[in-house]
Parts: sequence; C-alpha cells; structure tokens
Amino acid sequence: MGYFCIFAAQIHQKRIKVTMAEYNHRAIEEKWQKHWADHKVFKAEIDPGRPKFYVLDMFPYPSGAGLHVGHPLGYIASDIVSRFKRNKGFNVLHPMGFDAFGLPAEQYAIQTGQHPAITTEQNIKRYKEQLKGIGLSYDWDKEVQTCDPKYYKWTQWIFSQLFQSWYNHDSAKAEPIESLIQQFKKSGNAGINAARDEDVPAFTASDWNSWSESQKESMLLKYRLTYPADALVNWCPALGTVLANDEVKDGFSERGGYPVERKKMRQWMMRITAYADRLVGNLAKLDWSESMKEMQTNWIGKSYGCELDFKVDSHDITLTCFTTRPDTIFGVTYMVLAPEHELIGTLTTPDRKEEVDAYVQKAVNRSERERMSEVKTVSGVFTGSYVINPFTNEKVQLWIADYVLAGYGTGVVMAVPSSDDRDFRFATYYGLPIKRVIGGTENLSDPTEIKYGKMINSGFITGMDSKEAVRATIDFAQKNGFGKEKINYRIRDAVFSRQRYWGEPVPVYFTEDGIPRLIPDNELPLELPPVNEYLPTETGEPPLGRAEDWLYKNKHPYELTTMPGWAGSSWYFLRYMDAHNDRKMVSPDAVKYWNSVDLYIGGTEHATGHLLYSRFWNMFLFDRGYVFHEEPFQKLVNQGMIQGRSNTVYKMKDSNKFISSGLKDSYDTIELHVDVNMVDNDKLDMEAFKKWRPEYANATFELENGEFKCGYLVEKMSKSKYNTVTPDAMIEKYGADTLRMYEMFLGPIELSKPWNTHGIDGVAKFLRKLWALFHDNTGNFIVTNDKPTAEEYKALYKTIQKVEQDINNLSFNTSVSEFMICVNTLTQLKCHKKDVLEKLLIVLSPFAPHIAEELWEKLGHKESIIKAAYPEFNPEYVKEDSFEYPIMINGKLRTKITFELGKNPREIEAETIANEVVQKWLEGKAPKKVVVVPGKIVNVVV
RNA sequence: GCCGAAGUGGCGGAAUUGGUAGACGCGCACGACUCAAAAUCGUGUUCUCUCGGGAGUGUGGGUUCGAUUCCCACCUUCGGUACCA
Repeated sequence: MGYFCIFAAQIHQKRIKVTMAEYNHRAIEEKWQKHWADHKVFKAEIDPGRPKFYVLDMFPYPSGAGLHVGHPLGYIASDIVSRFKRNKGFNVLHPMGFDAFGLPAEQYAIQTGQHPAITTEQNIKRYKEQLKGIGLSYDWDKEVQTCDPKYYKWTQWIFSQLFQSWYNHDSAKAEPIESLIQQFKKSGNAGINAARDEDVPAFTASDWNSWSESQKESMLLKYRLTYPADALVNWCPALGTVLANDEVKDGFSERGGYPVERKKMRQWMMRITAYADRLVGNLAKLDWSESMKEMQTNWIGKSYGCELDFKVDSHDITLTCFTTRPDTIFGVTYMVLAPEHELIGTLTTPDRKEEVDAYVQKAVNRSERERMSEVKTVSGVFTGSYVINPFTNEKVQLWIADYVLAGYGTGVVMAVPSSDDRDFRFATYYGLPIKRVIGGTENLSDPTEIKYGKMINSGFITGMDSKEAVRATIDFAQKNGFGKEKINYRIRDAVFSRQRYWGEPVPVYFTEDGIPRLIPDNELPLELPPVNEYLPTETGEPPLGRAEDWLYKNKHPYELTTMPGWAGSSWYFLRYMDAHNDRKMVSPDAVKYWNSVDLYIGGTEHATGHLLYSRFWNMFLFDRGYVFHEEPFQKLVNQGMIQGRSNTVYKMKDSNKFISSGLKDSYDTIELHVDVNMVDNDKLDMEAFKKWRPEYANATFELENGEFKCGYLVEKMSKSKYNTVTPDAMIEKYGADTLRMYEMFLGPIELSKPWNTHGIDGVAKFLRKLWALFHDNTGNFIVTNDKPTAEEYKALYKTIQKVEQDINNLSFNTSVSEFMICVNTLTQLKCHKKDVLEKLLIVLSPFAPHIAEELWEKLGHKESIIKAAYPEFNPEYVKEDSFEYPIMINGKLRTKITFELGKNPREIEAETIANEVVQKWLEGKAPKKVVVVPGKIVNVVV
C-alpha cells in the first residue's frame, strides 16, 4: 500500500508539472482556507438588519476511520447553498459540530482501557482537518461537541425541564408540574386530561393533601414527561445495554448487528406519546419529502377506532378491546388475549390450566427474533372462558394467541375471521366459526378478500355501508356505555436509559424512599466520574456503578444509567445559535433571530430516530417558551448514500496467475478484492499490484487486448473491501474545487450511487480550461475592459439564470454542466473580458470557492468574494429571437412554423396560428381548410 | 404482505406546464500537434439499415395531432415497515 502511494504520486506530479503549471490547486486552496480561517470570514452574528438563513448539516459521529468520499456529499450541497445565500445578502448561519457520545468509542475503551474522551478527541481532530480541506464555509466558532460538559450541562437541563413538566391534552401543550400540583390540591385528578401512565387511580383533593411527600412524588412520576418505569425493553446482551425501538432492526442491534431480546428493566422513559398527535399533524406543514413524512407517519401509527367492553361470562370482569372496525362487530366469533395479559390466570378454567400455562411460558420466553421468524405460523390456546358480545349478547370463546401484542391497544382483540387475515387463518386452523358480515363475501372461500362493502347479517347496521356502520356502532356503544371512540398510536414512549459509560449522566439522585430527585440546575453539569473499567459491575450495574464515592451530597446514590445517543443530538441545532452561553441553553434573542433551520441536509436513516426526537424536544421547548417555533426543520433534504465500487481480480486456483475479467469464464478462478487505488477505469496497474502484497510479487497475468481488466462490484465503502476513497486523496490529486464539483456532478443529491473516480477528469478539465482562458502561455493573467458582445453576455446570463434556478431546486448536477457549457462557449469566443469573468466567478464561487477567490483577487478585489453581490439575471441577453412550433397538415404531415419572440404558443390564439400558417405555409398554395383543436394545435388541411 | 421512490445509450445522467429524446461529462473511435507518449485541440459516437429510411425512454394496453412526461395493468430494482386488531 505504501509503495503504491509513492508510485501514484510520482506519476501524478509529472503530469501536473507538464500540463497544469499555472493552475496550482494546492497553493491556491491552502492560501484561501487559511485566509478564511484567519479572518473569520464565515462568522455569523445576530444582525436584525439583515435577513437570516440557517443551513444545517447532520453533524457526524467522529469514527476512527475518518471521512470517506461519500460523507461530504450533503456537506458540499449545503455549503453551496450557504455561499449562494451569502452572495444574495443573507446572514447565513452554517455551523458544524460533533455527535461525540457513542458506542464505538466506548467499545474501544473497553478493549484498550483508554478513556473514550481521548479517542473521541483524536477522531474529531482528524474530521475537522478533512472538513476544512474541502473548503466548507462553517463558522467554527459555533462548533459544539455533545460530550463537552459545557454542552451536556444543557442536555441535562432539558431533561430537568421535562421532568418538571406534564402534558395537558386540554391545552394541547406541556405545562409546569406546579400547575398540576395546584389542581391536585384543589380537586384531585378528576377532570384532568393529561398524558400519563395507564395505571393511575382516581383520587380526590383530600386524598392528595393527606399523602406523604413520597406518596405525592410517586403519583407525580406517573405524569412527568420523563419518568422511570419497569418497561419491557430491547436488551442487547452483547452490547450490555438497552436499545430504543428505532435502534433495533429485525431483532438485531443496528450498531454491530447483535441479537436483541425482550427484558423487563427499570428505565427512564420519555413521554413522546403525549406529542404523537402533533408530531403527525404538523408533518403537513413541513417541506420534507413524501417518503420521509410517510416513514414518520407509519412509525407513529395513528389509527382511529373505538374501545369496546366485553363482559366475561360468569366473572365480574370486563375486557376492553381496541378495534378500527367496530362495523364488523356482528362477525365476532371469538376473542383473543396477548400471552402477557395479566388476567390470564384468573380467566383460565382449571381444566385448561396446564395447557395454557405451557403455552404462555413458551410464548413469553421466546425472543423477539424467534417470534418474528415465525410470523406466519398460527398458535394459540383456549382459556375455557367465554365473553359476551355486547351487541348480540352472544357467548364467544376466549383464546390466548401470540399474534396479539401486549404492547398495542389493550392487548385484547375481538376476532372477526371474515374480515381480518390473521383472524381468518387462526379460525381456520382451530376450527372456530366464521361469520360473514360484508356483502359480496358470501361465496368467497377467503372472505377477507373484500374488506369494505354493504353490511349483512349485522342486526341494526345491516344494509349500511362500512363507513356509515363504523359511526353507527360507535354511537350505539357510547350511548349504551360499553364503548368509546378512541385514537390509538403505534408509537411507544421512548426508553431513555443506556447501561453505558460514554453518555450524559442523568441528573438525578435517589432518596431513601427510592424516589428520584433532580439535581438543582445551579449544580449542573453533573460530570461523568472516572471509572477504572468501562464494563458493567460484578453485580450487573452499569459502568457508572464503578465510580468510587460517587454520591450526591456524599449520601444519595446517583442514577447509574446514562442518556442515549439521541439526547445530545435532539437539540444541537439550537445550541449553535448561541454556542458559548453558560447561563442559558440559548439566549431568547438568538432563538428569535435564527428561529428554525431553513434547510437541513442529511440521510434518511434518521427518519424514526433523530428527526422524530428532535421534533419532540423542540416542540416541548416551544410549549415551555424557550424557543419560538414549533418545528425545528422547515425544509429537509435527504442525500443519497455513496456506495463503494470495488474492483476484483480473478486468480487461477493453485497458481499465481491472474486472468483478465473478459477471459475468466474459460478458467477455474477465485475472485479477490483489489485496492481500487491501483485500478484506473477497471484497468489494473500490474506493477502496483505486484508491490501490493509480497505473495503477488511474482504474479503473472493473462491479458486481453494488451491490458488487464478487473471486475467490479457495488458495495458499501469499507476498508476490508479496499474500496474506500478518501476526500484527502482526491483533494491531493485534483483539488478541493474539483472534488466539490465532481460530487455535485455525479447526479441528483437524493440519489444513491456508487463512487467512480473515473469521471472526475472532466470536471478537473473544466477548471483548468477556466484558468487557461484568463491566462496566457507564460502564466500572466489576462483580462480586458472591453464591453462584452451580446453573444458573450448570452452565454453568461444563461448560466446565471440556470444556476440560480438549480440552487433553489437543489439540482446541482445540471449547474455543473451549465458552467462547462459557459466556459466552452467563452473559450470558443476567446472572451477574456473582465465584466464576464467577474459575474461568472460570483456565480461559480459557491461551487468552486478557492479558484473563484483567487481569480477574484487577480481582478483587483480586496474583499472576499463571499461579500460580493450575486449578479442580477438580465433577460435581455437570453431572449430567443424566435421559436418553432409544430404544425399538422391534413392530420398527418408535420412541419414547423417560426414565431416571433415573446409569445408562448399556448398564449397565442389558435386562430392566429392558423393565420400564420395560411400566410407562411406552402407559399402561393393557401390551405383549403384550417382545423383548430381548442387549446392545442392547428391542423391545416391543404 | 403493505407503504414509498425509481427504471432513458457502453456508463453517470439531461429533457419547463405533454412539443425536435439522449444536454453535460466519462468511455470509445478517428484526426491535428509530438521522434514518441501524456496533456491539449478538433470531429464523430442510441440502435439498425439496402443510406431513402426504420425502430427506440422496463413490459403490455389506453388518452392525445403529439407521451420519457398523463391514465390502467404487469415486471424489475432500491428504501421503509411488518402479526398494530
């Protein structure tokens, strides 16, 4: 590898000396990056006199591998917008920081004993160097790092605010907990419509007032927006921590891919469910992609329906089920409980006990993964009890089955085999009755094929339409007191505890009664204590249990779990506005001015994690008056992933001979990955390959057409596949400006595509051409003060117009094309005019800022091009003289007619076109008949 | 299974509200300059053909004078989600 780099660099330098003597990207880029940093050119300060624009990148987790060429795609796009907006006169806030708490640094610490802060710091340093090398216009004075105590002081402070708040559904916002206490004192909890735990008993004011401090506190925990609970969580034994739902994919951890199991543990929770309705409802107002909104909508999973009460036969028990299809109530032929349901013991008849116990045991012990892999299999058991359908007074069997989830609705389902697939499969398997209630299903072998229609066999709703029947049944149930309208959500409260070291400590300690108490704001931050090892303790406590003498006021134990990765990232966009404020999370003046993010660029992978949690926290802070906009991210763009393009060679088995790709089928070969840096356009550099590994030193090659061709694969970029391309290598070879433009040229930013270094030459050529156009053979800068011709202006203004449109649509690939066309045209016209260059540079500067600054300076400007005003588009020069419009003759022939400028064909009266045709078509031979198709086209009959 | 996005030359990708499909770049071929190579510049490059044309934007239909664009059905790829009642 080392050998190869030297080799490649030599080849490359030779080329540069000969061909690009003048355009020295290294010197230019170094010069301007230093200039920008020294003069703090991108510093953004509150300026009420200027309009603001906030452009945000999703800040990275600084991993040990550094950035590869795929990471900066979104950063370059947002940088172009930032620089463009600055030229347009906006005061642009464009910050960067680091999401620095996280598992990889901690795993590394476990292996090496090195404090994660040290590796994190090293990685951040490397990231910053790489980012600066690309010439991104960040205001580094606003940098934040989530692991910095000065930052996480405020993460802890937000936690405290959540702890001291409850959600009032009547006012539809979070309120201070004091207002709840006042109501409890006055009238108990009757009439309070709060987001709270399910198991809250009713109590009166005198109950409340008679309670001890501990009793009151335990009750308040059921209302607070963050609260401890014994929750069934996703436990990952390999990582030794719990994971949030969005961190689990198909039963495996998203990071590391370790198996995850269900386990009941005491956890801090975030009452995000309180905000479910607003989180869904607000999506309509946001300028996000439909797919992104869809993902969040599905994740929140709002469904309309009702709860219905079923009395259990010969018990004084009522089972409540949730259904979205109360209209099918007359088709209920049995009822099902989740295996975790708490009443199973009571409801199982003695003769069924043994079988039920065995089933429940099996179902509950099964891991999430097993349960998922057996999705389509049917299993269940009869309890021996019966329930009574409140609409028909019919007795139906009560079953237990694992297709019913304890966590959704009430854990009880009314089964309608004739309209639900799962119920149908279950009923068929166990021979339970099936009663058809929807018209049209009478003769179907699978009645679930028709889900909506006219109700049949359904008592008083027979003949109604499904929709109508839903309304009627809900009304009926409400009137008779055995049901109520209900909206159910799929989303669960978020688990907020991690059994980990490298995260924000939860600012809580416990008093003797086991009640959590907040650490006062003025004592924050609660800093991470040193520990001798980053593993859980022998007694199974989180790593913080190892911290010696770590007690609040020397006597109260602290909370030992830490916050999850998403805590720090859920509000960082606010901190950037006022990054160094040590008295407030962010000053009201700063939030008032910068308000919300105008453009947010990042990957789709955060749809149900970061982007949802951030909206939740921001909404909460809005409710409590700390920020002034409900939604944090107005416009969101998801950049695609850049995959790696791996190259492979085919080695003959039992030989050191390699076969060129096209010939491989005639031999028995094995496919091996080779470093893509030794391959150019799938042609292998054989000398470099021989030096790559000692075992290949005497390799031989079977060539085709005199060269050795490699195969290729599109895969994730990774070191082990030798397909990583770093921005550093590209910048060294081609320069940052070329890299920036090439990444944009690759295609629409939303699209995922493999990286292919090959096409970068085209962009590099463009910049060299631009440079060459304004320099003579000896390297002297040449511009003239002549007034540009109309033709030259046309080339320029077309580009100005197109690029401005493109930036507004974020379609940068076509802008790059446009620049190429412009420079090619100017080269052909031999245009060295100052006026043209000046305007072109301003338009180009967001894309290729270094070369633009350099030429700008050569033009004699003292101020950075950042401060230059974006040139106005002058339509005078771009006007076409005429346009052509297709004409139909005799309904068949087609020709074109040329029209004067300024008239869109659709704006011209069809008759006018017809007249033109009469005059111009077939000179001397007037059409016999002109047919006008209204609003469309003229059909001329000759 | 459900939801969403997308299918255009050898490749990445262009194409306003339906109006000359393939912009721009890569690659390839030829030419100029070179002793030569690189670089640079120029020409050509969807396929096919009997050189007049014919076919062509995943497939099959439809609407239209006209469809990459709109409608219906299907196929493929990618992303999300999955016993959510």
